[in-house]
Amino acid sequence: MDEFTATDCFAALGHPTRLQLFRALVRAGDDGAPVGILQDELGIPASTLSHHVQALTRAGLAHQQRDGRVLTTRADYATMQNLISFLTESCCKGLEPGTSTNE
Amino acid sequence: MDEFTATDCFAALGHPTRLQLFRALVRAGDDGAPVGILQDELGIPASTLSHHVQALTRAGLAHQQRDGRVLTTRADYATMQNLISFLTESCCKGLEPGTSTNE
DNA sequence: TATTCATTTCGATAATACTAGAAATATAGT
DNA sequence: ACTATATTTCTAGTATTATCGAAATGAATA
Repeated sequence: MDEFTATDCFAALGHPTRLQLFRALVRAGDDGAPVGILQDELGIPASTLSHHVQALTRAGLAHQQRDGRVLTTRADYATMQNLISFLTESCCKGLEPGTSTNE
Repeated sequence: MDEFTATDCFAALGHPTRLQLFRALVRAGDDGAPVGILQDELGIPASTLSHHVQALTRAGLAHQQRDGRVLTTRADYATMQNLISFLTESCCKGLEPGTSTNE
């Protein structure tokens, strides 16, 4: 993952509602969740939610798939893994053995 | 790490200049880097850089320590590790065995 | 204590993002 | 075709964030 994509991902996750939303998608697992359910879960207007879902989608952290009238949204685990790898590399390059703060 | 702190961290990293800045700090390692060096590295005005350094600091991703006239900025690896753990947990809760995209 | 150096804070402007109601689109059922 | 449902796009108002020159601060040096 390049720095630009990582920036987009971080920006997407750097908003309370969107982070909640993303975590709700992760909890929903491979089945994903219809926008309506997410709306109930987060308690925000549909148009606002739609805006946030798109922000996650643009960053590659989620995908939408139409199933009849329902638009199912799913978290993109591959992007997530890449983001974690990016973070780990960005972090650990500076960590010499013994200076680590990990358990 | 709670969701609020994580949001702050993501928001802090979700800006091109700040992500560059953070990575520069990680490269600098335990010695950290004076603001002036970072300014040369990033090529932006001092006041703008100062603003961004503070954003990272507020999120707990960096610290500043005065050494005479020089303010040394260092990445906070503990926060970074916590953020990675948060991401990993947020991600993997939804991952059943076999659905993982990891290597 | 005047000067220089490193950096921040101030202040003002420009740009971007957030929010949400209303209207539009897409689909399914009657 | 008409109606209901699910969701998006439009639109506009508000709020937050970014930028950077200028002035201020804090610390070393002459």
